[in-house]
Amino acid sequence: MDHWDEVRMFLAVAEGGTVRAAADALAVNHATIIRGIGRLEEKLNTKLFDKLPSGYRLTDAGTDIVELAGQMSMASSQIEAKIFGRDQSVSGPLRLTLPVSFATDLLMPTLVEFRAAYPDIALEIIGSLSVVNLGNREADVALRVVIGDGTPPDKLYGTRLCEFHTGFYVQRNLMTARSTPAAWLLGTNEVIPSDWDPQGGIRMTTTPIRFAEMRSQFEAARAGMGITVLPCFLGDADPMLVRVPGSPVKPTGDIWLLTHSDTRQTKRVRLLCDHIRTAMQGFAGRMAGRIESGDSELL
Amino acid sequence: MDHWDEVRMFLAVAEGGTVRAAADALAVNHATIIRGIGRLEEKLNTKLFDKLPSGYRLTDAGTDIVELAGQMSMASSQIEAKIFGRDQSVSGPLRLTLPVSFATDLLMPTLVEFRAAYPDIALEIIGSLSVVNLGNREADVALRVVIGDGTPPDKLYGTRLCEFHTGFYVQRNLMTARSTPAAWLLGTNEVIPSDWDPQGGIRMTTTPIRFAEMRSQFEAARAGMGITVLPCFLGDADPMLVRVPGSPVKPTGDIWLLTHSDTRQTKRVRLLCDHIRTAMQGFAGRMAGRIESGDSELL
DNA sequence: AAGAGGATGTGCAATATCGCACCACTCCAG
DNA sequence: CTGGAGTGGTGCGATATTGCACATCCTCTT
Repeated sequence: MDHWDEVRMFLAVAEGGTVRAAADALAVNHATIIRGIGRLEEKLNTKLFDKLPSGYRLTDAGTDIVELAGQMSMASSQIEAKIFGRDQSVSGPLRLTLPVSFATDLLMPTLVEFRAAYPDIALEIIGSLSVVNLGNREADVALRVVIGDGTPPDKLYGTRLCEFHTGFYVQRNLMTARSTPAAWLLGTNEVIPSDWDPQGGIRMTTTPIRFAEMRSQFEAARAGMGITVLPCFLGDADPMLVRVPGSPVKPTGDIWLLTHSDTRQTKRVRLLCDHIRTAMQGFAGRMAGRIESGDSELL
Repeated sequence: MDHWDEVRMFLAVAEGGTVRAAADALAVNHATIIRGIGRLEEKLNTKLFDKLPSGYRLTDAGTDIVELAGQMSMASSQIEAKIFGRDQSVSGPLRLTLPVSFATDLLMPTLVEFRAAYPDIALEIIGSLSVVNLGNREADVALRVVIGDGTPPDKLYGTRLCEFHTGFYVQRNLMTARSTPAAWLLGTNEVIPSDWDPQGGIRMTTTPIRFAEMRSQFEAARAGMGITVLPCFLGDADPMLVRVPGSPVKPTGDIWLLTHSDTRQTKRVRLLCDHIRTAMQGFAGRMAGRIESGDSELL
């Protein structure tokens, strides 16, 4: 090993003048300093200090290298400062992953706000459903819908923000006509809901229509193609859509805010989490499918 | 303690790309590197490397501090150099780096002489072509072939010793037979010389043969495998080889003797440089490919 | 002169570090 | 698909480092 730690001891003694002062400065025992200096002198094969009764005094050789040792110390300090600065600065990269619909239809104003408040943070938004991103360190913060009461995976810290409800939605005009046949609009792997049958004039076709993307499914519902299951915050907010009368509003999970244990203490991450948490508190009613006062148009 | 040694490990891994390379470079066990990096990451509370199956790759944070770690390493090297430079005794370590062929086939008697004259100097001979060794203080004196008129890099002092010529060589018997097909014998990255075609009965095969090491290339030429470019001092000295008739002898650079500014004034370094310089003066003719009087056997 | 205080050294036990041998995994060629 | 060569990771005994307590020496004060 190359005795860099001993150089640090050397510098401490050179600056403090005595072994004890150096030991105090480095928060170690003074014996450690004595032996460290001994190892360094042996390795360099050179006396670095005159050991006087009043303390250690630099020899010529020691004087020659004290400035270089200072350069090492300077660089070391800058390393710590740089790492600390990375954590605490409100600039630099910050990756957020969340379901696409949350980004486009719910949190976009919130994110715009955040961007305006901290313009030096390079926010990167990754639309995805998989939790892997966090474990992979592909993202720093993740907003996820957790079914059941799942404990966050290893190394991840999570905060439960609010409930998440879904409902059955259909185009408003289709509802008033009361006679048009409608199709089930499903995602790729979804099955036709078996716990509820539409009534009140809606006649379902036997063949469902499947979509590879959530967005096209949503637009198909707005265009009057049929009935689909949507997050309440999406369906209730769209004037083209109404809940199917008699259909249930079901809790289908909770919204969690997940962070990686390594980065959750950095300022950037905390700022973003606080921002999202505050915003989501305001959205809790919409997320749970509760109709706000004044929005009585729906039922 | 402040983990300066761990910074050294970090730098070694950053430069080597893998834990094992770093372990080899620092001459420690690879487990030590893994734990050292672990301690450093824990101390800085930041991931410095992505641990991929193919090796360690720097994270953003790691990239931020690799240059500062380099500054520490630089300062550490200069400390060693400064201390070494104070040592005026004719004993102790002294490292010389030069191309392998120069050591084995030209300067070995000179070095034996030097060793006999100063038996207390622990001479270490490092066969290498890279100039980095000096700046890193992996060596104290370097003998190098400099293409063009390169000024020595920062902090290095250089003396131009003599010219350096190369020629085309082939086995003597192959030449007298005048009918045997021969191959181009090339180093790993060399290309077939386009400025000269062998004539006079030598028929070249289309497929060159490549060698990873200079030595095997040389021996292949001696065994009659084909034609190769060699330093004149090598080719002319070997009775098995002759220059290909009609082939040019080209100047391909100059021989420089390089020393580090901090150590060039020490007695050991000056003694070795003087010794080598004197010897190379006697070799100037051979280096330039000039045939000494009495050696008229060749042309 | 004697003692207090501050300095450098040192024996010994606790602790941390290291090296060896081994494991698991990935990649790639045969 | 299998074996070898590369990678990182880990348990355990050996080794080195550290911290504590104590010893020694010098100086200055009382």
